[in-house]
Amino acid sequence: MEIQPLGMILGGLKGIFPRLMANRMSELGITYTFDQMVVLMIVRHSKQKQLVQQDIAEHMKKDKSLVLRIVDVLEKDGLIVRITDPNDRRRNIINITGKGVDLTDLFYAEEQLITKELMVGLTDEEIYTFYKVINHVKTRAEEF
Amino acid sequence: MEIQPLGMILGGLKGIFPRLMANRMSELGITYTFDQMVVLMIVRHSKQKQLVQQDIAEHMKKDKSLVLRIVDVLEKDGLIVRITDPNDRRRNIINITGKGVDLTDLFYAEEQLITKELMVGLTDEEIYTFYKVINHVKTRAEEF
DNA sequence: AACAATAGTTGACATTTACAACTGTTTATT
DNA sequence: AATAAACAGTTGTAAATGTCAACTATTGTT
Repeated sequence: MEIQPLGMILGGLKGIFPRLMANRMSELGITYTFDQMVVLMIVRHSKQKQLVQQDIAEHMKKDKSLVLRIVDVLEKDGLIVRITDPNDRRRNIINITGKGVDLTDLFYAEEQLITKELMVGLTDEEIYTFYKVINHVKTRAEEF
Repeated sequence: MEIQPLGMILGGLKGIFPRLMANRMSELGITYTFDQMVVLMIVRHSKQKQLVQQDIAEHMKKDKSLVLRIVDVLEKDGLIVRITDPNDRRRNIINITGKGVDLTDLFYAEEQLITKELMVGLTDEEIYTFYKVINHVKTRAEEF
């Protein structure tokens, strides 16, 4: 069976979710970009005791200068705090604030809602396979 | 079964493919961005007899001013031509050139290669279900 | 003829992409 | 101990993207 190129397929898909989320969030008066929320979610759910900007950049596979700018905005708005690591003053440890927790709770709830609506009509097995393929593709991509 | 929010999942995936393609293309001395190639592919494979910028913007769900800027670059580089519609001078009909065809052939070949490599280890049925879910999600998103 | 709608263009601003070059700090090497 | 290398973060920059408003030229409707 011929495989359709992923680029064109994902290209068609990639803007959909952030746009739906942006529409929903702006209705709630929240204007953070998708990547800003992604950073906040990473900080919120990180299992690392001491998450630093470099970790976030690696996680997102984005340039550290972009992560810095995003972290700057989130800190300015009181969603996270940056603390110099006493054991290594090169590093800034990033923690989420109560305000940040509230925002990520809201974002996550909206995200789940939209996801459920998009998935209506699919079986559990189809959804399971979908996520399996995505994880597989990610893993393969990291081996390149 | 609990559904993971698509945003975080796709957020992790979305940059992967364009980045792999960009790496591959730059090795070949080609520096067009992913979206520029997407526009070229749309022009190439469009079944419409007279494709205009507005059609491309709708297809990509992007602002027409962005499409204009991309079309400007592709035209400047001789990959497409823009012809005023004799029946409606508001419209510019966009056609691909021979040079554009060559580039899209190359892009498509590389895209298929990378897709195949990413899909190694998955069954035909898993891949089929993956595309089915993606098309389903796109269709649902358009109904919002 | 007047008005509404469409296609495209231009401008503006914020964000992202992607890289280089820099500073300060820590670790490794000599 | 002194120096070099590596690391984390910062700053700057140019190009591209995202997004919107306002505009011009043209076509469609009333």
